[in-house]
Amino acid sequence: MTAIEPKTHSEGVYASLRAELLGGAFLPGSKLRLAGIGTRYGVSLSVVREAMTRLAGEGLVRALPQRGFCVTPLSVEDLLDLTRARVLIETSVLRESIGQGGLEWESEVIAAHHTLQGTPYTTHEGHLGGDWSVAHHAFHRALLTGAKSPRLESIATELRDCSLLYQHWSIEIAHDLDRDVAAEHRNIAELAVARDAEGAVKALTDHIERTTAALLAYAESKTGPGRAVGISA
Amino acid sequence: MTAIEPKTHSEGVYASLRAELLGGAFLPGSKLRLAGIGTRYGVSLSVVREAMTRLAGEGLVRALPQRGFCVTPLSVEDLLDLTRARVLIETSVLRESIGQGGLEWESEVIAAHHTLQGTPYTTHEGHLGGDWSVAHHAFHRALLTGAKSPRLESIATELRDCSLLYQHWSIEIAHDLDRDVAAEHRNIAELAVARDAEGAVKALTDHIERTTAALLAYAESKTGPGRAVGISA
DNA sequence: AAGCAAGAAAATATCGATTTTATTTAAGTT
DNA sequence: AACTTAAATAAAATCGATATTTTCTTGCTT
Repeated sequence: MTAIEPKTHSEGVYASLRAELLGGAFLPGSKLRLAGIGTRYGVSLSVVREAMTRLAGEGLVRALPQRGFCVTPLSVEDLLDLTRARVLIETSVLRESIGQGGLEWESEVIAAHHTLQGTPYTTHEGHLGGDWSVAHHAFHRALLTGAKSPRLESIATELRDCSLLYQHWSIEIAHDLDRDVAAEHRNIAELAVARDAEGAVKALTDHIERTTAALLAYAESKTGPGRAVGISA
Repeated sequence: MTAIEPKTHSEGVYASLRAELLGGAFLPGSKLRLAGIGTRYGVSLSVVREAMTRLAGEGLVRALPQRGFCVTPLSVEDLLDLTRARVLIETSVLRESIGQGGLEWESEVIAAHHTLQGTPYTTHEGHLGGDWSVAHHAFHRALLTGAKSPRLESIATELRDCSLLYQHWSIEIAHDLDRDVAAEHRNIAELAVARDAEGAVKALTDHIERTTAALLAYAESKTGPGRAVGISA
């Protein structure tokens, strides 16, 4: 009874599908057949369709009129745009957070960082495992809660989730960054709590851009410089 | 044959409903009965439901599990948050736009401003008419196109659309601001094209906050200071 | 052999009906 | 009279089936 029973069928499929998507269970750009998914979850097309529509609104899948849905195709161009948007928005919100956050916010950041730092980084068949991802997500969210702006927080979260789709281009990337990442997180947390806004912003910017750089390097090594990248592995 | 025939039924209902919502055709917080809307548009529940789901993703309506959908309820609290988010994001994107926009961007801004300035401000029974709204939307969009960031542009647009829901709290507000608004737009356009980033940002900030201030003043006059505001007139 | 056209197959979008859940109404109890 | 409970009503969520549209296949033409 620990798990939350979703109020509606559609909600459940939406959540499951979302988790699969963010976990890298589908290839970017691949077609999502409604009937197959419906059968797999034991529900009708209507509920799959509703879940898909919601996911499309978040940018995790794309709706192709009269042609169903596909996982959002990835491209270097979009990755660059996404990174730019994330840096701009997450840093702005972090500044606000540092400026306005109180003691409770500090505590939240420290707690979230402690949890993250103590959670082992595991992968299941190349896909990010649950625990670390959850802790990572919570940490980044905690950084922004001081701003006390539900709108900005959810925009930042949505962009971060979108960028998760890119993380699965390569398993190696995740591993390469493992050590750096822990230090980066600690750095961000310390600067934020110390109210060093510009320092924290710089650290967060580097954190975001470093992952993108690694992804770009990997993409280029696979497809050659300047090429659009379709699908992983 | 000038109008675009939507590829799918759902798309059409979505667009129509969206226009109605932004035009202030429904009272904020009011319930949207699926059956009624389906009958009105001559379509099945499925397509209304899909349209609603999309609108919920944009924040124009709210999904209440097992209880259908309602127009997003408005509150002073959310208006303040929304305004803050808009100022933060629109100004950031405007800065980028001014920094990166080329001659073509300048021309677009000037053209959009000219169109806006030459479009009469009409209201149909207290609701914003089509032409001016379209021109206004196009102007604000043009300001941001120089940034060449589809993501940031669409986020800014989405927030601006949300704030349109608030514009219908009072007919008078629209009228009161009429004269100022034209000057404000001219001011923003001139500063942007003159590459005065900080000046343009300041002008845009004032522009956004002025409307909010008027709305808050109206809201308070109707419901008393410090109270949450539910529904208009 | 390559390109095109017609037909078959598959998948989507939409519908109408059923099931489930919420809301209202009415009756019975304290 | 207020409160609770139970039935009736209304609405939403889901389903299974139909109608369209796209995609694939096959055969024909150049």
